[in-house]
Order: sequence, then structure tokens, then C-alpha cells
Amino acid sequence: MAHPAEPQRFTGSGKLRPEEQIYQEMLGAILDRRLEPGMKLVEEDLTKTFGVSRARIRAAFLQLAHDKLINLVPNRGAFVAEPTIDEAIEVFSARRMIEDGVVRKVTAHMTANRAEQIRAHLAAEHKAHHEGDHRAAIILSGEFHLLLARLANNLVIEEFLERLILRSSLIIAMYESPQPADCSHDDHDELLRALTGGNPDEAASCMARHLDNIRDRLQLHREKPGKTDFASIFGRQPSSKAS
Amino acid sequence: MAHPAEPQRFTGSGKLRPEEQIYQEMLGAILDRRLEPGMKLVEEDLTKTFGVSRARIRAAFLQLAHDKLINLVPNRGAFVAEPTIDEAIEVFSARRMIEDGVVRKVTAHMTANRAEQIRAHLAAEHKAHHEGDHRAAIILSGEFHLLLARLANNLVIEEFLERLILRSSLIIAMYESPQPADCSHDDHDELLRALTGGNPDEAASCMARHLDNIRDRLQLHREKPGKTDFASIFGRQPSSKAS
DNA sequence: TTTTACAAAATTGTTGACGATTTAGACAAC
DNA sequence: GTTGTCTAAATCGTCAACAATTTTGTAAAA
Repeated sequence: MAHPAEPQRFTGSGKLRPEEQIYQEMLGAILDRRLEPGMKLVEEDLTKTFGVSRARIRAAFLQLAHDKLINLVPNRGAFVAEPTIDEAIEVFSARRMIEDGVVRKVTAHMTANRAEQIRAHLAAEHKAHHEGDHRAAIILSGEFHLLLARLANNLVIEEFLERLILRSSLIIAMYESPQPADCSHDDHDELLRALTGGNPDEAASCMARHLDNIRDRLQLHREKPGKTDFASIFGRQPSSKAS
Repeated sequence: MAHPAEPQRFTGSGKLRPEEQIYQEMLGAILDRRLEPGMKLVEEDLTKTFGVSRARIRAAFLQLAHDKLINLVPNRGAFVAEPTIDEAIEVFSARRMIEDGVVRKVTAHMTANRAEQIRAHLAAEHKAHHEGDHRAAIILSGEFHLLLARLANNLVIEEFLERLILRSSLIIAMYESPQPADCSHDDHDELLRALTGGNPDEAASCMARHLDNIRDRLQLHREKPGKTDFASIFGRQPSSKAS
């Protein structure tokens, strides 16, 4: 059940059609927060940036919208998605479900080689954290979860989790606490111990705790400050004119 | 945590942009097998059928390709996806993982009202099966799983499972045994008992058995007959000319 | 009969332009 | 100071035509 070489990273490097190229590029930008929630994405600006036609940009938009990473508003354009609180809760709940199965499978099929892969990744995480490279730390933290999914040997799950991790990235960008308190790498250490311990139940509960930690560290109680949010006050989205 | 009214069905009926309209239409066609694996989808034919421009068709193609329901081959066009055996195995494996979590959640939060919803659906399934309406039976069978996902109260999971069920539909179309032996509605009965029994472990193992049943009833050992498949014989895709 | 070469048809890929809608700014009225 | 109205700019939505590629069909050559 070995998998062929595939673009397993967010930032694909192999030669792929410009279409996919742009999609990957924007994925990367969302992941490390160069694209912030709510940003307007003007088609013509993007054409200049990437040197392709509008049709190409449009195609990339469709893909991103399908993953809920941007919102496509008719006649208004594309905006980087602003996940609601409910959405955020559901995303983390979904991750708990998925990753529960993932860690169980990984625990059950652990080998020395796989353990070493995880250890190597953790080393990179610690290094980034030690050097104060916050951006790299965030990206590596996401890739840790993706690595586990890959070790679960299921491309379907892997791709799905990749999208959820990207959405998580947007959620964290919107709702993170003032003080980062990014101690998740400790959770990851604990996770490694559980994964190699051979007890699926323990590994699963460890992952559940970890995801709850991330979620609880967010400020999922009030809307993003900065703009008076009538949408939440009146319980409707501001997009549609009165019907 | 109530959810707003949303298009929870494959065949959306609310007024939506023609763009989405076509997408939903083709989803429906795949679900009840009017579109068979491998069929060529010519853009201009579709424009006449739906009365829209090629750009629209193209946009719909992108979405479908993103869900792995069609293949987009450069300069050759779009083809209804032909899931490989490995893909089929992974899809069912993924469903086992996801639906494990789903049934556990549904079991834990079962109410009289929810049980009644399931019962009503099962009645419809039995009716279709009794009347020999094979097409309706297949669709309802898929929607049973989707109903459980909806009762799990997580739109993320629900949408993901919807896509997996559609892929399953293609897989079944490719690899089903000569004799349908469509006794899955019995499995669904058993599942209802487990779900209302209050024991999550039992419900989960029941669902796992059900999905294994479906998978094992398929002929996942040899390629689809009918056309000599050089791609599998020589282990390479037929798209590229000799390099 | 089989293979090769070439031309014609069908199909996809790309571009640019035009119309429709929304947004931003200016200015008058209250 | 706020509100309402209008015009101009920016931006998106759509379409049709053209170019590039692939597929099909035909006929000549081995």
C-alpha cells in the first residue's frame, strides 16, 4: 500500500500547470498569513502578479472557494474567508473526529522508521521555536498533523485534513489571543510518546486534548473587533439587500 | 448549535446561480448513474443541454474535478472519473474512519425525534426496495448515510461525507458484482437498533461491518472489463507521449 | 493486409472586448 | 453634520472569435 510520489506539501514544487501553480501559491499565502481574513482579492491585480489571464485567476478562485478558503460574492468579487465562530467550532470538532482515527491507525502501525520521521519533524519544530521563527513554527505545527495523516496511509484523509488545517490557519489568524502562548510543540512531544506507546486509546485522547487546547486558546466568544458587526447583532449576513 | 436551513441534498432545489445549478445537476447524474465512469464530457454538447456558455461548463468541470468525480486531461477534455482499485479501498477506509465518529456522536445524542427521522427514512428505503425501484433504492441508501452525518450536527463532516458517498457511487458503478444482492437495507435496520441502543462501541462496529460488507461485495480484484487497459498493464498513464 | 503519411474535422485553450453591477467621490438639501 | 442623489471610476460577468491541439478519416506505400 505504498503511495507514489505526490505533492504532499502545501507549496508544491514540481512542475505543474500554471492553473494549479496559482492555487498552490495562494494556499501558501493563506497558511503563513500573508493573506488575512477579509482581504479583497482583485482579479486584475492578481493577473499582474502572476502574469496570467483573468480566466486563470478565476479558475483558482473557484477551487479556493470550494475549500471555503475564500468567499465568492456575485458582482463583488473574492474575499479571503472570515470563518464564523460556529464554523470554527465545527472545524475543530471535525478535526477531532478525523484525527482520532488517524492517530489510532498510526499507533497501530508504528515502526521504527515512522517514529524517526516524526522525531525529525519535531526537531525542526523545536528548532524554529528556539530561534524565535514564529512563522516557521506555525507552518511546521500544521505540517506535523499532516505528517500523521500521511503515515495513516490514506490519501483521501490526507487531502481532507490538509484543507481543514488550512481553514484552521484562517481561524487562528482571526481569533488568536493577544499573547500567542504557542506551546503546542509540547503537546506534540507528548503525542509522540503516546503514538509510540502502542495504546491507541491513549493516543486518541492525547490528540483530542491537544486539539481542544488549540481551540480553547482562541477567543471564540466575541466577533473580531475593529468593525461594528451588525451582521451578528441582527443575525444576518450583510451581503444581501433587503428582500 | 442549530444549523440554518442549507442545501443538504444532492439535488439542490433552491434558486441558485446557473453555475451551481449545473454542478448539482451533474452530481445527480453521477449519483444515479446516468453518467458512467469513463464517459467523455464534451463541452459544447453540455452547452446545448444546459443552455449556457462554455465558460460555465468549464467552471462546473473544475469543481467536479476537485472532488475527484471527473478527470480533466489537458487538451483532451473531461471524463467521468474511473476510480482505481487502490482509490476504492482508500475511499471505503476513509468512510470507516469518518462514519465511526459520526455514529458515535449520533448514538450519544439520540433523541426520540431523531430516531423517528431515521425510521422514516428506512421506511422509504424499504418501500423503494419492495417496489423494485432499484435506482431510488441506491439513492436512498446513500442518503441514509448522509442523514446520519446531518444528525451528527457538523456541516464540515456532512459535506465531506457527501463527496465520499458520491465517489462511492462511481466505485460501485465500476466494480459491482453481476448479481446486485442489494441487501444493505437490512444493515441499515441493524444500524438503527444499534444507534438507539445507546452503546457507541456497538454502533461503531456495526457501521464498520456495514461498510466492509459493501466493499466486499464489490469485485475489487481485477480491472473493469470491456476495454483493454494498457495503463495498468504497463503501469503508466496513457496521457503522455513517450518522453 | 498492414503500416505510414497526410489532410480534414472536431475539440479544447486563450484572449480580448463589451455590457452590467457595484463602489467611490462630489455636491446639494435638510 | 447628516442624509440623499448623482456621476465617474473600478470591477466583475459574459460572450464570441481565434489559435492550438488532438482525433478521425483517407489514401498511398510496403
